[in-house]
Amino acid sequence: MNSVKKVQRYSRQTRTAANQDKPVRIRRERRDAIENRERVLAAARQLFASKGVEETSMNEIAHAAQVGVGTLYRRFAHKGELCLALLWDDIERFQQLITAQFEATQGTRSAFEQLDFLSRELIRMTATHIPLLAAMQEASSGLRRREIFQGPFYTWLHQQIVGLLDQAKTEEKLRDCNPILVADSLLASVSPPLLAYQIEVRGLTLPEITNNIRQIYIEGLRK
Amino acid sequence: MNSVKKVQRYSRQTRTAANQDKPVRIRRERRDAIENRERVLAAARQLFASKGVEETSMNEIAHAAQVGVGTLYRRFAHKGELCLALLWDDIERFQQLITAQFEATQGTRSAFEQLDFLSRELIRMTATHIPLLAAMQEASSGLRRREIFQGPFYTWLHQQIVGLLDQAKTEEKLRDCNPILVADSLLASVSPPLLAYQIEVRGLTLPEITNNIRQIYIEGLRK
DNA sequence: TATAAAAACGGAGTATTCTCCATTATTGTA
DNA sequence: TACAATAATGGAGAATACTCCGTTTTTATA
Repeated sequence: MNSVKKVQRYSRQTRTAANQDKPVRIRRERRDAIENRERVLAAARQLFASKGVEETSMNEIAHAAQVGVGTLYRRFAHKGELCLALLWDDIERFQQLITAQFEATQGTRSAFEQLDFLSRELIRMTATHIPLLAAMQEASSGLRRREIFQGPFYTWLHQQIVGLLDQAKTEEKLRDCNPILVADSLLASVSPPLLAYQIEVRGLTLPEITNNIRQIYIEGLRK
Repeated sequence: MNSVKKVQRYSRQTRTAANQDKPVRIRRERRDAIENRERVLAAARQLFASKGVEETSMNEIAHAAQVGVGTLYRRFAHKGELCLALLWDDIERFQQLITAQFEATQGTRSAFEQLDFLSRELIRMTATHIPLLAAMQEASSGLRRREIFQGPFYTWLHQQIVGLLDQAKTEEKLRDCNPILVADSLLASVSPPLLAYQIEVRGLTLPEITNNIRQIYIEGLRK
């Protein structure tokens, strides 16, 4: 999930002394490329909705979008990237929500309270997008294993959590622990496949799940 | 991962009144079947060791074992089952170790101490078999998603953890939490792909990881 | 030992993912 | 507008996962 730019833009570069030997001519993205990407996303959205993410093949998407498979794969290396692109708006909105909340309550709330807010919202967000998120995670298997932990959303979440835990540590309210590992652990605890299983098979409710995460990662880590 | 019987045996049945209308003739497992299974396992072990689990295809295994693909797939529905079969001895040994330890220290150790022992050993075990375990987990993706949580090893571990947490709860030493969810969370925190990432990419050591799990799930949940 | 029942075999066939590259379309410039 | 540069296309093809079923092998019994 290296780089799924929703609106792909080439950064305009000027010819400075630094890159004079290798002049970079920038072109704007081609019209057909834009059109095709949008048709692909529309087709994927429609097929995923009507017959499920797992049940939809990349071939089908290419065909429905009236695009060759090669074209599809150049833009989206696998189904996971397609899912990420479809989720991108919601992910950005989520990040803005969290950031805004952190800024608005600056100083009035403890790091633990912020972490509680983040984890609640994350669980809500994950639960509402389980099929796409699970497919994203599962597409990053095998030789792509690491992409799960290196994707933009995971990385961002991890940083936020580590930041809050460091803050709590500064305030001397955090039990001895490694924030990096705790963040991994928290994120693993709310991973889409696990959440899906807990809800669909174990029959558990979102409040139960949310409360449990709170007990483990908020109350449990208080000094 | 429904039923990988390492030594497949047909339970001998007698003709009682109950099943008289449908007489069940029992045959012992065919010689060629036994031989083929052993050749498949040997070939898989060898190929996995020499070129890696991910890089070995089911076709290759079948060919190396001098067996048709149909034969391979009848016995092992996917690579995950093959991995499980290869790990089965170690898994049984692990289960015996844990069970023996629990019985030996019966009454002398708290549930938390037992849980600490279990999680330490589990991390050690997982770390020493990361490639096979990760492949097992990843083979259970997509439409097989649930198999991760319904496989024999996961189920056993989950039961043990829930049992210990219930015990701790009875002793009134456990913070308010749902043992079923805590068990899921702990197991997610030491899942093979995550462990692999923490070790290989984050450069963390096993003691660091073990200690962190202890802080979260042992110290953190103490009342 | 001969034979019937059935367990197991094997590989052709299908579906899917993903790559490669000759061809086509678009853009910026002259 | 015409042209050169190059970005993008599309579909054949390779690799892999997995299924299906006619044929072969084994077993238990007569």
